[in-house]
This record gives sequence, C-alpha cells and structure tokens, in this order.
Amino acid sequence: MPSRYDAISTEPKWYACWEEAGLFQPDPDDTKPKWSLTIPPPNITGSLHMGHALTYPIQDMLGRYARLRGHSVLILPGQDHAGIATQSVVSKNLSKQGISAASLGREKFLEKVWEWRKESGDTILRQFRSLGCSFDWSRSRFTLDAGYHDAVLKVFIDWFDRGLIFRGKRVVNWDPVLRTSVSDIETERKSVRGKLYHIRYPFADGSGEVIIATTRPETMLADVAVAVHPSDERYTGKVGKKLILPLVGREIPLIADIYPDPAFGTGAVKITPAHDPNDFMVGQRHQLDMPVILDERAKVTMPGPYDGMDRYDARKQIVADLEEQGFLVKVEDHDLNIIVSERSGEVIEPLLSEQWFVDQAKLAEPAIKAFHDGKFNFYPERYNRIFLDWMENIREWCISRQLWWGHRIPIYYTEDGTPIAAMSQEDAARKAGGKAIIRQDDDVLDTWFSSGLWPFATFGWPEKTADLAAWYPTNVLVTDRNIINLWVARMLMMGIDFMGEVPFSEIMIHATVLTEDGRRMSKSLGTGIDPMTIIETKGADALRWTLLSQTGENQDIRYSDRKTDDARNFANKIWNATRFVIMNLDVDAVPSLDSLKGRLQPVDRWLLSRLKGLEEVVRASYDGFDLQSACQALYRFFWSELCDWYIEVCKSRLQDQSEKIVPQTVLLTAIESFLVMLHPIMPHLTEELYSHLPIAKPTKFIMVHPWPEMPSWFASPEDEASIERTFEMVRALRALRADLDLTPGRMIDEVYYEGDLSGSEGVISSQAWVSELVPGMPVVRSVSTSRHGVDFHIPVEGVIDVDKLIEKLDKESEKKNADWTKLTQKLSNPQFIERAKPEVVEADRRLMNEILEDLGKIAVRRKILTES
RNA sequence: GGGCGGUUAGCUCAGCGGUAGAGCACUUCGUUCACACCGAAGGGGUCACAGGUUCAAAUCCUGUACCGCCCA
Repeated sequence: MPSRYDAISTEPKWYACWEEAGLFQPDPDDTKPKWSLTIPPPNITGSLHMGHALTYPIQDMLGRYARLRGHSVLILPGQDHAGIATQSVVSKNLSKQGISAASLGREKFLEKVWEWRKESGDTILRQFRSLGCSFDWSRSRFTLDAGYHDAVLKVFIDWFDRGLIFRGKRVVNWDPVLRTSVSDIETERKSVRGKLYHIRYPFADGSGEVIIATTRPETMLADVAVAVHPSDERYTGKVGKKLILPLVGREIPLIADIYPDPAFGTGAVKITPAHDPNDFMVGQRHQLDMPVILDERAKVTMPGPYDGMDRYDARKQIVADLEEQGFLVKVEDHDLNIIVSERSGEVIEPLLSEQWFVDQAKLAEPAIKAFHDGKFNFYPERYNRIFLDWMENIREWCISRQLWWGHRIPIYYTEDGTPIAAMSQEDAARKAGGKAIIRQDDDVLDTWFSSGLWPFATFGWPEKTADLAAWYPTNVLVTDRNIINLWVARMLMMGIDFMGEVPFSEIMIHATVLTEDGRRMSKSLGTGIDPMTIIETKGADALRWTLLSQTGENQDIRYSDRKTDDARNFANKIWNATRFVIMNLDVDAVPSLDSLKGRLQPVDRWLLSRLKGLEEVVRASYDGFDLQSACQALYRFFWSELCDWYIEVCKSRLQDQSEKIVPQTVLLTAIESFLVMLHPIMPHLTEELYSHLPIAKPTKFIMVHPWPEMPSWFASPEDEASIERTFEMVRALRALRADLDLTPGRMIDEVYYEGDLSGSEGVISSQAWVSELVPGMPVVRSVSTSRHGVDFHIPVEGVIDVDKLIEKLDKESEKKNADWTKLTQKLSNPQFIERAKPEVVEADRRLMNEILEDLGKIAVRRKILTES
C-alpha cells in the first residue's frame, strides 16, 4: 500500500465493481424490509452544479445507510423533460444554424428535441456516477417515457372528469419572448430603479379630478376604473362618479375597494384587470370589464395611435402625450419590484389569458389532514408551518404552457367546441358519441404536473407492478426549500389522491450551497464552481465529506476549496492508519475479540467503549438527518482517539510478538466498524480499505456489510474515566516538558511523582516520553506540575528559563484566582446552596478545593524558582 | 407589510440552562520505523446590543440593530 491514498484511480474502480455486482438493483421479491426513494429528477438540460453535489449524495448516503441497516434499498433515478428550459435550449441551437422553430413546425421541431435529448440529455446522470451515487440505473425513468406519458394523461383525464381541471381566464405570468405562461418558480423578483408617474384623471362632470400614481402608464389604455379605500375621507361622496380616462376618452367609475393603500400617494389606484394580478381581483369583485391591450409579444393591440407599439415604446409615447395634454402631474424616481423570466431574461407581463387550471383546494384538504394525522413530517421542523400555510391558502394552479415540448393536453374539441378529455383521438371520438373531433388542444402541461406523479409513476403506475407494490410509499424525499410548494406539495396531493397513501413519510429539506464568501453560486455571476473539477482532483469522497459534514438544520452552507483539502487529508489519515495496522499484522487469522476479553487492558476497553458510544451517536444522527453530528463524531473518534491516542499508546505492544495480537484485534474491530459507519459518507475509500482488511469478512463488499453491532460489554464508563484521567496527566507532563524546551519524543531519564497513578504508569511514561517514573520527590532541583491530585517533578540540570516559567505560573495563578473569586461569590450565596441541584453545588465545592490546593502549589513552585 | 433563518476565536461553524468548543489559519518545536495530505505544545472570544425570567443565561422570554432567504 502506498503512503498516499489515490482517490482518483480508486473511485471509478469500485463504482464499476458495485454496478457489475448488481448492488444498485434490488429485487422486489427480496424478503428484507424495503426502503426506497425517488430522486428529484434533474433537467435533461442540466449539468452538475454544487447543489446537485449536495442533494444527490445526501440521498445516496441515506440509501447506503438503509442498506447497511439491512434494508432492500431502491434509489430510483431519472430525468425531467423540463418543458421551457429544453425548448429554449434547442430553439437557440437551431437559430444558430439559421433555422427557426416556427418554420420547422411542431412535429419536426419535436424530432429535433428528441435528437438533442439522445445526444446530450444524459450528461448529468453520468456525472452522478462520478459522485458515487448508488442509484438503480436499470429503473431510470424519464417524464416523457411512453408509460409515464400515459400516467400523466390518465391523471389529467381523471381530474378533468371530476371537475378538478377547468379552463378559465386569469392573469398569469406571461413571457413575451417565449410566448408562454410560466410558473412562479421560473421567475425571479428584482428590485430596479424606475419611475412613478402621477396622472390626472378628471371627473366627467367637470367637478375636479383624481390623481393616480402608476409605474406602468402604458396600461392605462386598459383601465376600467380608479379605486380608493372605502375609509379614505379624501374621496367621501365622490365614489360612484365617472372619470374621463385621459388620451382614450372613455368614462370609467371611481370605485371603493380595500385594495388601495390610503397611505400610498393620493390613495387612488388605476385598475387594469387584464394586466395586473391585483387589479384582476378588484375587477372580479366589482364585475368590471377586462379589456386586453397587449398581445402575446407585449405589443399594444388597440386601434389608435399606439397600435403595434412595444410596451416600452408605448409607455414613452403615452407619457409624452399625457404631458402635452396636461394630464401628467409629476414623475418621481421610484424603486419598484419587477418579475423577470428566468429562461428568457425578459420582464414578465401579467396578462389575462385563457388557460387550464387545477382547483387545488379539494386536493389540499386530504393532504392537510394527513399532515395533522402525522403521516409525514418535514425536517427541519420549521418547514412544516411554511408548508401548511401554503396549503391552507392554496390557489388555482395554471397547468397549461404554450409550448411544444411536453405532455400535450389530452383535450379534444368537437365541432361545437365541447372539450373531451381522452387518451387519444380515437378514444375521444368514442367519448364524443357521434360528434366529430376537429382538433386537439395545442398547449402542453406544466412540467411540474408530470413530476408531481414522480413517486408512483416511476414504478409503472397505473399498471399494478411488482415494483409499485414493493416500493410505494417511498421513505423519504430530499430536496431544497425552493420547491416545497411547487413540487413537494403536489406530490403529496397527487400521491394521496391516486394511491390513497402519502408518497413519503419524511421530507428532508437541505441547505443551499453558497460560495466561500456567502454569495449565491450562479453561472451568470461567474460564482459557480464545477464539482467535476473537484472530483477529478481530490475525489468524490472528499467532496461528499465537505458537503455532507456541513449538513444539518442550517439554511445554507459555504463551499470552499480549503474544506475539500481538509476532507482529502482526513481520507489520507484513514488510509495511513489502516495501512499501519495492516503492515503490522503477520498472522493469518485474527481471533475473535471475545476470546481475548481477559487480556484486554484499560486502554483497549477505553477504545471499545468509545467505539460503542460512536455507533450510538452516528446511528442517532443519521436517523435524524443530522449528518453534521455524525461526521463530527466520526472525525473525532478516528483522528483524536484512535490515531492520536490509541495507536500511539499501543505502539510498544505492537512490537511485542506475544502481546501484539490484542491491540491488533482491537484495532481491526474498531476500523472495520468505523469504515462501515463512514461508508455512507465516503463510499469509495471505505470500500477500498475494506478490501485490504485481513479479517474474516461477512460480505464481499462493505457496501452490503451489516451495520456494526456493539456487544453491551464494550460499554465501560469506568475505563473511559480512568483513561481520560491518564491522558490528561500525560498532557500536563508534555506541557511542562515544552515549557522546559524538552523536545517531544526525546526520552528523559526520570520523572518523580507523588500521588496515586493507579496502574497508568506505563501509558504515562511512554506517552510523555519518560524512561522511568519514580515515586517521591527528587533531591535535585526540579520543576513541577499537577493534575488530578498527582504531582510530577522533572529534575532539571543546567540552565533553565526561570523567567518564562515564572510568567507561566503567574498566568496560571491569575486564572485560578479569577475562578476562585467567581466560585466564592457563588458558594457564599445562600440561594444558590438552597436552590441549585445538590450535585452542582457539590461539584463547585470540589472545584473550589482543587483551586485552593493548586494555588498553594503554584505559590510554592514560584518561591522555589525565584530562590534558585 | 408578513414569515423564517443567522449574528460565538482571524475564517468556517458546533454548542442551546450549570467554569466557552472543533476544524482551518497563526506562533514555537519536531523529519521518533502509518501519515508533513504528519506529530507535540501554545496564543486567541465582555458568545451583535438592550431589558427581563432564574440561585445560575451564549443557551429561555421581550425588544432593537445588521446580514440572508421566502411570501405578499
């Protein structure tokens, strides 16, 4: 074994072995308890980013843990067709070749998209393999697979027939470049510097005017009213009167509604129901007309001087005209929030249009009930409330998109315009009962509609497959907080509605990965870091450790290359310690620990007891999604306890032929268990080291090794306490040596001690590099230290730095005096004695005595030093 | 405007009622036959601020400030 762990050549090797051995691919007939998870399907347009490098290893880690715990585990991967993203990627590629999508027509264009998907659609799945993800590729699904497609149609038809899906006119987020409605998640809010225009609207009867303020004057062409708050006294008696809409000349009413904020400007708001979601609601409440004056490209469509103008050109012209005609009161600078389409970068136009909607309220009810019945739970818990708030105020879901790539809405229209939901045109014709079908709806479904079925459609639903029976419901869903409402909620509603059971009982919401200085990682900002370069230089395990060891209840985590160095170093440390143990071994068969029980020394029992404690912590932490705590415990155990102490203490025994078998067996036991527990986080390294371990292996791969069971006799609080005490004495001695400039590792002949070492002489002398520990006081000059009631004296010959030692003693004395003051105050407070728990008072009293004793010793030592 | 998270050592973060912790960085020492991707010793913090509860507050409560996220 080389002295450095080579992750780069090791990792792909094991991935291939696991895959070849079929370890990713469970059998639904396996009698072991089932555990499953369906991964949030990444876009086919995507390539690996740090968010993926966190979320998918978390899922892999949970699956690997479940596997070690004896479950038959299925982690089902797949991909999402990503309607808008894919269509715009392919359109852009085509336009580079001088081809427009429109000229190709729907069918030809879709052929191009499928071609593109075959060529580059799988990139991200290959990258998941580099991360070590133990996903069952044989079951990989795509949301546009034939079977999946049928499932989507079936859901649509079912909901349509039950009246849960309907067609209606609403104000939606409209992307004027891609010319489709988009969902909230595909938009981004931005704050920009804009203008606030104050415009005069005169009363028709000439009795004055109302001044309104707006950031979008061009929409006034579609104004149907001006609204004021009913409590606004400035308008008492005026509500109901008519106003003349400037430039247009139409008469519109002044109405009273709770929407306007009286404190903002004049308190009067123009109402444009077709071009603003809030105005739309006002319009609905007052049954106002909803004229549309912008087309699908956001150009004015209204006979008159502005017809055909782009919305921003129209704004300029309208403002100029208003000014010229004396309607413009003033223009102010104003910060406003705009909504931008993520895909096109264009400002979203709220636009009244006819779309398909899901009435989610009826679907939400059973989901809310299931939550209250404890059927599922978010981790961290704070997301329960966020989820519930959204569910309880749920709104209609716009599911139609004016795209070609996706699930075409299975609605067929008869001659008289009756919509019929059906699996195919033939099916529709049958349902139409003689009426001719003339066309299918042109729109496709929102991608989230199809991904909402993910946890059961991936198993072959609506067919009653063995997989569906074996793996649904899944155990856990892992995702980030941004799509709780958009996706998680929909899966819950759809799962309950079609399967009668929630799709998962636990929802783990993990952090967002930020840059080292806490900024968002984004390609456009140039702040993204490509995980593949990390995997290729430091290994997937290093990257996994870096991200997983920071995963807990936190809201974001910061990535830095320094942290991956630390992770790589940890891997190397594990490699070398294991290598050391193996190098020392020259027996064929390692005996069982049980047979050596009588020969164990306190330090052996200490390590085994710590190992047992480690298993409890790691298991509890993994179970509670607290990977941070698990990693911290694993790190501390291995580096601080096993390497820094146990191996060092045992080095002399490992040289002793008759004795070495005991520490070797303890080490192999500890390392084997440790590797199993670490395996979910660092799968490749642990598999590699397991393959080198000279032990009787229960399984060929550590990946399917049973979780370590620690016999109850491993627990030994007494040995833990006594060994910790011994180590503290070693530390005290080493510190004193350092004060005397005695190089670590260099043996000193004699150290005297007074007090009870209770059998720890061997450990202390070897670890503090002392040839002989002699009871009593030395006759020669010496310097001293104490710990746990034992005094150590190191004889000194020749020159020592007295000033430095005195300074040290003074500092120590100062600290102890401060502690003494604090404790005295505490202990002289009768209420403390009376009300504090007795053991606390007792501990403080003991501490007080120790401090007093130490102060006495320090004073004596200082005196000796000054005199010498 | 409403909600959520954060503010602890130079940096990144644990701790969440009983004398402040880790890793990295820093200082000094060290190539002792696992590892310099290493070892030993050390320095460094009125736990954002102000009130309150308590015998006792980084930890619980109230408020304030700043940073970030989400919803309107």
